[in-house]
Amino acid sequence: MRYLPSVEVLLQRFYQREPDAVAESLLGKRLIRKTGDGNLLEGLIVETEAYFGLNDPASRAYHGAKDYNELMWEEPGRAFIYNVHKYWMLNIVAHVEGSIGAVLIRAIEPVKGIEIMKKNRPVTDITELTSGPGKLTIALEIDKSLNGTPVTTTRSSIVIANNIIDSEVTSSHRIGVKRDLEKKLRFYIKANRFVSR
DNA sequence: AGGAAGATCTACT
DNA sequence: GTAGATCTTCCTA
Repeated sequence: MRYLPSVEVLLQRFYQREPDAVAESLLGKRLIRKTGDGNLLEGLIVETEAYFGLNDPASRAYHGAKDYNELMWEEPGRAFIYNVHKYWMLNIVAHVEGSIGAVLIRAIEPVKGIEIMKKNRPVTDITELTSGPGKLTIALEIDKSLNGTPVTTTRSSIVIANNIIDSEVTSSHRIGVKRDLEKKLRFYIKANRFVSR
């Protein structure tokens, strides 16, 4: 994976596509987290999953709009954060105009602020640090208080920036989903050690 | 009040 | 590698 020297933020237009297209093209991109203490934490996205709206039984939007999921209907390019089994899941709202959807960030490869991430989530094996959706939010200090944060501006505390990827990408069915769609909606970088499984 | 959840950890074979 | 416990958060009643 190559690495761009300057921060080139992905704009809202990037997220204004079908969730599976966004999920696949987020691979290799830079996830930048500026903490309240002024620390800079960063990782490269290596695993994602796409979730749709009312036709997707695994989607948080499946049962219609509620207080906690309304962001999936709203403008693309914002963080959508919810809880599963005491862990926080980081999603980015992604859909075409007038539609519903989001992309779950499942794993990142840590590149900056690794010592702070280790303090947040003590592990002996570095591949255990951010190789799962609940793991990476602990390492990056992400919780519900950041729900709705735009990732499309450098002023945000969560930013996604462009990068060049030259690794092989592959797909599979989504993990942990009881009723999955026929389409393969999990995307990951093949042979990357930080992929969740 | 009760239950389910897009997960994780531990303790095994 | 796989089973079972976990003990949070937010839904539904």
